Amino acid sequence: MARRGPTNAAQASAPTSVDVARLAGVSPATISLVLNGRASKVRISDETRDRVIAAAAQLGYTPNHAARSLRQRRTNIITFVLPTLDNPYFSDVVRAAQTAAQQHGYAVSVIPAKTMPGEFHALSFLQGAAFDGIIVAGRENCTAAELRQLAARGVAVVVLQEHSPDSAIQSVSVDLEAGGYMATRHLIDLGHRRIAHVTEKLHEPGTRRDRLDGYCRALEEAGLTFDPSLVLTAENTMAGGSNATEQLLDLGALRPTAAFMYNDQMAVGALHALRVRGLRVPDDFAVVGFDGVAIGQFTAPTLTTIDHPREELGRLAIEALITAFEKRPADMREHLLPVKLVVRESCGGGKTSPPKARRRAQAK
Amino acid sequence: MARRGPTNAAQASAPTSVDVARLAGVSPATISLVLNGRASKVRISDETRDRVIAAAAQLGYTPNHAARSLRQRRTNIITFVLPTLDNPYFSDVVRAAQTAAQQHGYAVSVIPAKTMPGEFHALSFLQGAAFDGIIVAGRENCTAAELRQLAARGVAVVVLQEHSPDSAIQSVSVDLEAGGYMATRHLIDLGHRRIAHVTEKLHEPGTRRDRLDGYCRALEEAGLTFDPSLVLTAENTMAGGSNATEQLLDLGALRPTAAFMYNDQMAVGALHALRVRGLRVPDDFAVVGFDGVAIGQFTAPTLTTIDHPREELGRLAIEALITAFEKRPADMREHLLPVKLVVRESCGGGKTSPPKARRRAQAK
DNA sequence: CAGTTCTGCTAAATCCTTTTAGCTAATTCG
DNA sequence: CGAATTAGCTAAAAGGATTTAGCAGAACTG
Repeated sequence: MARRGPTNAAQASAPTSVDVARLAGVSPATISLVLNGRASKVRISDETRDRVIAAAAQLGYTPNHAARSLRQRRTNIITFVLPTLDNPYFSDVVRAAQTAAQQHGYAVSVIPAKTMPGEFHALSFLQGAAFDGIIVAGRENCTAAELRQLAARGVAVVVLQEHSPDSAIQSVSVDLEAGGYMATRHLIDLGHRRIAHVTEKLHEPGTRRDRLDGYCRALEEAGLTFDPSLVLTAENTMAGGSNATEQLLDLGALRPTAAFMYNDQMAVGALHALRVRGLRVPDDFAVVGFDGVAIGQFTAPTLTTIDHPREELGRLAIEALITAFEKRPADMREHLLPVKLVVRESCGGGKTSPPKARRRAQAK
Repeated sequence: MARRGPTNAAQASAPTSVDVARLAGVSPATISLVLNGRASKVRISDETRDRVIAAAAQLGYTPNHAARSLRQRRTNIITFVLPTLDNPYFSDVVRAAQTAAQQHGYAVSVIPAKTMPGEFHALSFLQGAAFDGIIVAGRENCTAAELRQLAARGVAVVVLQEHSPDSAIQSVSVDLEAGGYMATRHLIDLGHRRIAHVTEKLHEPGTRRDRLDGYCRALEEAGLTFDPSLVLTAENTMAGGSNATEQLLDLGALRPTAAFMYNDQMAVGALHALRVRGLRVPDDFAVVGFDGVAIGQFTAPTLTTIDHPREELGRLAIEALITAFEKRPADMREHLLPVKLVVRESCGGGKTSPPKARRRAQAK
């Protein structure tokens, strides 16, 4: 009822536990005990409990986040660092992570770090540590040293799709190498001999086993020689995939008959470039994507791709974080999830259009 | 050098301002003054300043976020509440918002609220107010009352694409109604008479002037009667757009010859459904999307759409928030940004394939 | 009835930084 | 030279919730 100051009715400031305590006729300590269900440690009568709850409800009381975090030395927030928001891949991963996190009492917030202008290295924001743990996808934004520093400070860190840079850091990945192998092998089985691979960027050696490794393994296994001119680097967007594909088509006689693209997004770009150039897919040129996101089911033609267990990835990342919070020794430092080939139309070979595909794939 | 406790070297905990103060031989107050550049208020000698900076660097000191927030009553974090992460539309908006926010010293974090399982209404997380301001896109997650409550607590609120629910809340939108009009008018101009509109959901009356309003206005202006059977509601995904389009195609003799889709995502689904049914676009059926996101340039055929000033939207949202922080009276409570028609292939009428389009559009 | 055990609650410390009044020593002024 | 500034820094309070030792009274116990 009674406001703090006498005259400043306009000053709308959030009620504190002291306000609730006063209204309920108890001490602030009791407010905390009741509202956090600390009944196991300290006894509170039902009557008092009800009174506190009613008072809190009446005032619309919510504990001050900063104060609570300060005292508890934890925020109950997990931050998911993504390169950008424009990759639907992470939508599924984050959704699953949220579900898992919530079950453990954590909220998930997302930071698209690559879009940060200027010198933003996750670090600057991260060091403030307005969160208890962090899941890093897309290491462009933090060096291994930065991550180690965070971990050393007591922030739990999990990296996605890369090798762990530190013994205190767990990693959760899908088997990119196997995916690369499956995609390339699929094209080889369909008769392709000159197969391009468009990737995002050549990662630092040792940080991960990537699509490219699987691509090479498949070629080697089939007795095909690796041709560096067929491996391109492009921006990870539809436009990037389109541009890279144009470059491939400009190779003339040495032009490949198929491309294994870094992800579905870039594969969509590839399909576009091929259409613009008047090439039929899969008859004149085959395309395999990577990730298995929704768009692949809606392109013309639909996209053969390597599907990832994205939900599992998000769930595991959270679980790895939780074990780190609890200082439990992780049963595994690196989690590796399997991928699977999903055959649709863009390579032929699927159920949808079996006849022409195999024949033409060899052409050229 | 010297650690806190004698034996617990393993206990890695972040250094505090007291640690830095001790090392630099000054008081914690000085640490704060130096590191925050409060030189204007309190004088610190250059020598001391350098010593403090060196000490902070040596220990890798970063102020504790919770303590700072508690004292300053602000977090310097702005939260962007999105329905989901799988809509590329927001990628551009958030990127621009980040840039703008950073210039004012704020960091932006994103919460995909619709993906929150269970009873998550932004509120539960939001009330903790681990942020100073919030931009809400996709009101599914917060009722007007909840937003008002937040605003009353002193959290600055900006809503996107809806009318402001409260005088203390600014809104920033693009002119959805005009967009709906332009899209529909474009189809009418191309000769279409039975034009469908697939939307996400029929919003609460009064919360916004939406695409549907523009659609109706264009029909009316052209003397066409509104046919409720041509207005469908579907899930805001490619699959949703595809399903809705199938329903439209099942209308038999009453089948429309064109569809104006809620957004580009759903339009991609529509193109897919049409292809599956063997209809040619734009010859047999025309499609207009909405939003102007990248995918529209890469579909087959490419997508005619209503382009939004997404960067402007993000930037303005932040600016509205900043004025709210500073308690400046907003010069405008509702900002409305213009949209524009981008003609590509999916309706004909563009530069790419002008001849057939107009002729066939009338067919049936 | 004195002693013990519960019950139910509170006082006070703590988390870490920021902020402001004010102190001390050095400098300047008249 | 004493008084008034000024420079340079610090002490201490504040911010709001959580946590733990412990108090006061009620209920038992022998």
